[in-house]
Amino acid sequence: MSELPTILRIAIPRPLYSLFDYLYQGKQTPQIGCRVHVPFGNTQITGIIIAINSESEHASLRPIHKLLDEKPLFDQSTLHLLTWASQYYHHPLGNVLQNAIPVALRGTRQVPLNTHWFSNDKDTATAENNISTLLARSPKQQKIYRAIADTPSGLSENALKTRFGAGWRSVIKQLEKKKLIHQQEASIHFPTSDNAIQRDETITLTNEQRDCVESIIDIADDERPQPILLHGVTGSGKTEVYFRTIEPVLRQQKQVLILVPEIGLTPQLLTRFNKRFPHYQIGILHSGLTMIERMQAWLGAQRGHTHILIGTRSAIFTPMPLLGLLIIDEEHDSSLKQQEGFRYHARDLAVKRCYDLKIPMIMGTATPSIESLHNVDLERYHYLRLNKRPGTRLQPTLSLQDIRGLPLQAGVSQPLMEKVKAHLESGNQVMLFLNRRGFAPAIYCPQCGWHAQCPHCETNMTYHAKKQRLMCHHCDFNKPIDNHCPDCHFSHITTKGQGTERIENVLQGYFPDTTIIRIDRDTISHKGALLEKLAIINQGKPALIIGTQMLAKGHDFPNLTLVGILDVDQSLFSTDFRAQERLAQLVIQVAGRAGRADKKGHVILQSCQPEHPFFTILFTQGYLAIVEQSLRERKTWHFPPHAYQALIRATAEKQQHALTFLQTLKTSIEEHQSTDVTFLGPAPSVLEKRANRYRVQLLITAVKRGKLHQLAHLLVEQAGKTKKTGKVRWSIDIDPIDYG
DNA sequence: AGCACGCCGACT
DNA sequence: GTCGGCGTGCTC
Repeated sequence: MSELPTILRIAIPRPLYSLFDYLYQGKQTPQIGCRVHVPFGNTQITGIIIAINSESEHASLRPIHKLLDEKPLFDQSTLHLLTWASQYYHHPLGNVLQNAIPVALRGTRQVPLNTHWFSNDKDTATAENNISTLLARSPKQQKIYRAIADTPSGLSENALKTRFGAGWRSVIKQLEKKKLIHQQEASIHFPTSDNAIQRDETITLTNEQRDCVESIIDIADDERPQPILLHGVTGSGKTEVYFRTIEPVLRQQKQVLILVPEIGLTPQLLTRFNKRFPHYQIGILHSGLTMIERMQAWLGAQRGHTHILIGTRSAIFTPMPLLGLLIIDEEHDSSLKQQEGFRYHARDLAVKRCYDLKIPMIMGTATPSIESLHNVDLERYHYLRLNKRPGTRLQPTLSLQDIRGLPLQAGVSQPLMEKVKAHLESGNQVMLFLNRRGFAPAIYCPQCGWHAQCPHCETNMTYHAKKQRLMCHHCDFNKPIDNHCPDCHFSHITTKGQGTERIENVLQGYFPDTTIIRIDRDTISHKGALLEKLAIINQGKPALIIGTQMLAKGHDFPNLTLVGILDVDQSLFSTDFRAQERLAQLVIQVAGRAGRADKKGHVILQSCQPEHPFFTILFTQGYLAIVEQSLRERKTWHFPPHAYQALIRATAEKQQHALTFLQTLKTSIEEHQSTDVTFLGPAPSVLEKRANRYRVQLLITAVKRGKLHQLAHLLVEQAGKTKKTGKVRWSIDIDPIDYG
């Protein structure tokens, strides 16, 4: 009798929709969720074990190279989420999994040992004694030893490094030599002392806050807690509500995951968490970390040592064995959706994750997304509202500046300019929004008609005055330019339109003594630049702040009393049906940041269409009325969220190749078309050509989610088989929000 | 994706 | 003749 073979089913990080079977002959027991190094074609690759069987459909199997992990990287429940995501977004499982692994562990790197440093003395009295005798003359050793002795769960090398900086290792070596500390396998530990949570007792909850906290804690006790949409105006104390709901979760020895927008991961938020939960391990995951730091933060959460994990979009995939609460801050923020490759929406995956785990989830925002409010209407989400600002902060005013027939200075009308002047002169800060960086979005020759076009994209090049260059905002092409036309050499070529750089220039001329701070992708090149500029703003001195929408996210400005939004009309007449919703969100978000207790804030929108119903509805009935109206319209037109969409994109060097591909694809599933499905396209994208590739798309809208899913599945299957002449590349986007 | 294989045009 | 372009198929 021969033993049954061990066959591992592996997900390979390649755009392949099937799994691969391998033979396992090693001694160590393989587990689902572990990495394996395997031969693949004529290279080697790291994959993840998805199943362990004793037989295979495949006749000849190759043996795996090496089992890389003793313990799984992914637990069953995280693996289930990832598998679900792979199916929902029609993205290959191997690629989905690779997306979820920290870059440092995507190869064959060993997972670092999970040891902490512990004090050799069990009671604190002996430890104190040792400090005063043995370490009397070494203050640095004292400090580190005391930190270790004070932490019953021990300290990881990572924690030592962050707390004591470079040089920690030599100190540790000396302490070890003196037999004061030792290293051992860390175990999960939750602080239990009373001072582990530090409430600011000077803060008393408003009635609204108390009601919200009570409701959330009630819902958390349900067998299957419903996701909660916390609609709280800016400054209504959402963070305090988060804190109060986090507290009982930590006391029950459960982990908390918090997702924040990329830009929102400000030091202030971290400071608040550290202050409130001083004895809990707080992990951070964001793009500013090194590969190793990311891996450490990920492993901390994965091993259950990190109690609170705060991260951006991709943190939704972090395995957390004791997850008990998930919070999404700024739920409406578009950065929660990945816009390339694996196009997932972290909020939607969070809902799925919490549903599976039967744990509560809070989505907080001042401007809920239309999708989430629709889910409230359908009673899928529980709706909670925070209307009042604690204290006496005055409600800002919203008003309209009719700019028909008015001369504009760099896009700013005279009446608005007067107001800017008045606010600056009374010692306040003013903010101007324009969603266009650079000096001018177009440049042309008035003599011969030449205009600057990107040679690689179907778009105008933007003139950047300071750099004296033409820049393409869609690819990395740029070139120097002076005043002369490259074609006819006429010496006065002309710019057209406004960008943030021009506004800065022109307004500096008007207000020569005012500090002007410009915040856009050109002035925020390196990571510290934004923080530096915010620090200047936070000094509260009179200043004029000019920026793109990146300025609107999550920052609080102390002395801001006037906000002008200059390019409102672009959103009103955009082809994108979500543009109005985004504009409403921008207005409400910036309004929330203007004004203080003693100073009223003002938000002014410049428009050529003052009678547009958008303004009356937003100003008199508020944000929710805009959403309700939008929902009604979308119901009539069968747009999301009243219908479901998938967008198939194709690119090629020749437009015809991309078109033919999508047309063939569409034809191949014609028999599955029905009355509750509509196809739009294939047609060129709004930006027809980008970086020398033509872009074509096919939009599918279905009344039923199931039908969309079925069609998407067929399409992906067909796309693999469809002949691709001319290097056609394609991708599918489920629930698209960007149609560009 | 990445790589090999194989089929045609245009060069030393 | 053969070098290399691209289209095609395969990876357990």
